[in-house]
Order: sequence, then structure tokens, then C-alpha cells
Amino acid sequence: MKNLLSVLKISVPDKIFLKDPETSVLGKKIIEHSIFLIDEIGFENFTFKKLGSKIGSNESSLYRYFESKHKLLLYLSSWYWAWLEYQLVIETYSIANAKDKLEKAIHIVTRNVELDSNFSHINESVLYKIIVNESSKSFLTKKVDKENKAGYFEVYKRIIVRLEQMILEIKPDYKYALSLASTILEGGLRQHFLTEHFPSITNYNKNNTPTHFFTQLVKNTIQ
Amino acid sequence: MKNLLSVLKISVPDKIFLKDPETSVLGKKIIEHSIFLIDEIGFENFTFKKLGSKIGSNESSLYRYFESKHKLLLYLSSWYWAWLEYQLVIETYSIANAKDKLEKAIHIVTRNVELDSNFSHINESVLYKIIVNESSKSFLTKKVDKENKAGYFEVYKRIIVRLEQMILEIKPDYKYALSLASTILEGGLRQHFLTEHFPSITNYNKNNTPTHFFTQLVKNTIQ
DNA sequence: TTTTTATGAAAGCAATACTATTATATTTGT
DNA sequence: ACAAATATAATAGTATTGCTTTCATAAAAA
Repeated sequence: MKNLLSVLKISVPDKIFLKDPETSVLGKKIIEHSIFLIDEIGFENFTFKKLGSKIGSNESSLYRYFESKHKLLLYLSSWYWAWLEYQLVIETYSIANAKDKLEKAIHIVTRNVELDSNFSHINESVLYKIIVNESSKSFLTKKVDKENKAGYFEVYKRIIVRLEQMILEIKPDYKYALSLASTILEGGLRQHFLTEHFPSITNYNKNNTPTHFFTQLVKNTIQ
Repeated sequence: MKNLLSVLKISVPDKIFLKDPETSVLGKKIIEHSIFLIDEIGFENFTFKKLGSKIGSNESSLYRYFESKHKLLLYLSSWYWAWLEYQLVIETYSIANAKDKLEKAIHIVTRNVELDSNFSHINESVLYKIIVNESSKSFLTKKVDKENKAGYFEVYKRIIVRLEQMILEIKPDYKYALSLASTILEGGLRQHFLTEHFPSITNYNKNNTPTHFFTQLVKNTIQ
């Protein structure tokens, strides 16, 4: 996996950026350190000026890559979904049995990303924390319909459709395959958030994880 | 229900406001019109200055009620959860059968709030739209742990616990009653959001609603 | 009728979220 | 090696945000 990703490039819809951050040293530094800074101070308090001073660059240079911090968040989200889609495809590709395949898929999309694969300048486990805490802000805006039309959420929607297909493979007449798919994906993130900030309304511990919960839920529903 | 609510007062944790908006004409106008304005322009674009000019009041007067727009959002969210809890209690109180009770509860928390009960200055159906689109921003912040300790999310958590109790009534040994409860509540909101903005990844129409989806899901899981 | 309380008007302030201009590196093509 | 193109930096500027402060006035309560 590590090897493959060093050859492949994670591909983000290109209307999100003004200049592809993957094509320069400064661009990569922007991505790398924006992840750390957003994680540290939160998206609301994050500014291009602060990021610029962290990486020794001028604010105006950052605006050449992204027209706003909102677009940067869209970029980070898309990158994460593309990375997750990659894991999903690679790790389930060779599984023939439909039930095993779906179980594996649920595991992949609901697990806590705790390790950085170190294949690039992007730290996936810190990015995962941003996805849990901030990513929904990328679509909870008044611009969502316009941006959806512009294709900014394609990768995300593709993952949902992949999960849907795996569900329909097992139960072709299930009416809510898409709804279930999005509930697993978004619900997984939310359950991890609750575990960290509202533990009194979760049931998780070492042996009982969101992955178990969703696996059981899906099994009972479509089998 | 309408009658009862005209006697009862929806109670919001009192540390959220500086001065209780229910105690004055201006206070009520702030709540009433903030709901319309946030719905119209979105929480990010909403300012006390804009609200002030809508209601013919000075910005500085609004700050006497809420120390920030974030606190106002917390207030609106808490108000909504308190209102929902009220519906939940009233509408399920007299149901003896545990399964019927839970089914009714799922219906209440996942249904689209389309009508304004007109018992007060608060338009519940517009407030519901704010809950769907903006409420998660009230806890997706760096202040969440401090605010949780201060009790700002008590009403929300109480609803989850009420749902948990209903689930455990049916299946006392179920390990994920709280997880399931929060998945229903939050998932319901998210599914309504998707229906409006990402319809291509939902399965809903007139006959297939989020309520049906979650009802089926829960039935299969705990029965 | 005093005095307390609520609201309004105006000004001020540091920070945000950018844009624009000009200068200086750095890279690239010939 | 040199000119041209491109990328980055430095500086300044702007409207708006998210408040706070001060002082004046109006309304309500003691």
C-alpha cells in the first residue's frame, strides 16, 4: 500500500485550488502545516496569516494557492476522502465473499486512523482528527448547492455509492442502501467525536468500538 | 400540547445568556428574528449588527443578552432540544407497550418539523432548519469540553439518555443503546440535510422517509 | 419622585479576510 | 549565458467582523 501510494497521486477536484499545491515546495508546506495548525487552534481561529508565519511565508503567497480558507478545508476533505477510497478499494478488492467484503469496508470507514503511513507530507492521523472535528463545516454552508454542482463533493459521494453497491450485493432489494451507507460513514465520524467529547453518551471502550456497533447494526439489518 | 406549552416555559441552561431573552420584548425579538436571519444568510454571515438593524435595535443592546453569536446558537439549540424533549415526553407518556413507545419516539426525533405550533414567538419549523444546518457548529469548536462542563449540552444529552432507556426497556442486554440513540438523533438530522442538498446519495421520497429507515434499522437490531 | 434598570447612539479597536501593487528571486527556454 | 517568464515576498490598503466602552436618555420600580 505504501509503495503503491508513492507512485499514485491522490487526486482532488481541480477547481478547488487556484494552483495545485502538489506542484511546489511551498504548496506542500501549506498542506502539511495547515493540517497541524487547524488541528491545534481549530478552523474558526485558523487564518492564512498565522499559517504564513508558521511556515515563513507571506500571507499573499498562500492566496495564490487557495482563494479562501474554506477552499483549503474542501481540499483537505477531498484529499482525505480520496485517500479513504483508495484504502477501501485496495483492501476489499480481493475479497470474493460479499459479506466479508462489506464487513471489511465498514471496518475501514469507521476505524480510528491512528497511524501516519508516512508516504507523503500529509499526516493522515492528524488529518483524520480534522475530518472528525471540522469536515462537516465544508458543506454546512450557504454555498453547498453551488459547490456541489461544481463537483467539489464527488469523491465523498463516490465512497457512499461504493458502500451502497456492497450492501446491494448482499441484499439487492434493500430500499435504503444509500441511507445506510451515509449513516455508516458519517455516523462513524460522529461516534468518534462523541467518544472524545461526550463520553457519557457513548458505550465505547477497548472491546466495544464504533466499528463493532456499525458492523452489528448492518448485519442485523440486511441479513 | 399547544395549551400546555402556553403555561410551561421551555427552559434553557441559564449560563448561556447574560440576560434571559424571555424576560423582555427586545429579548423575544432577538430570538424570533435571529432564527429568520440565520436561516436566510447562514450562521457564518450572521452578525449582531445585521440583526440589530433588522429589528431596529442597536448592536450593543444585543450584546447585553448574549456575549457572542456562538452563545446565541447554543441558546437556540438548547431551546430546540428542550422543545423536542417536551414532545417526546408528552407523546410517549401514555404508551404502555415498550415497542410502540420506542417506535413513536423514533418518529418524533427523526421527523421533519414542517409546522409552526404558533404558541410563541419562536417558529419551530424554521428553527428546525437551523438545527439541521447549523447546530453541529455549536459543539464542533475548541471550546466544546469547557462548555460541556458548564452544562450547555445537558438537554441534548438528556434526550439521548431517554432514548437509551426506551431501547433498554426492549433489550436490556444491548451493549450499544447510547450509540444507537445518538445515531438515530444525529443521523435523522443528517439524513434530512442530505435529502435537501445531496439527494443523489439518499433513497428518500414520499413513501420512504428517514423515519422509516431508522425505524426498520432499530427493529432489526433490537428485536 | 427618586433611583434603578434598560436601551440607544456613537466611537473605538484589534483582528479577519481578503486585494492590489511593486519588488525581488528563481526557474526555464533559447 | 541571458532574457523572459514565473513564483514568491514585502508592504500597504480596505471593508467587515466581533466585539468593548462611554455617555445619554427613556422607561419601570421603589
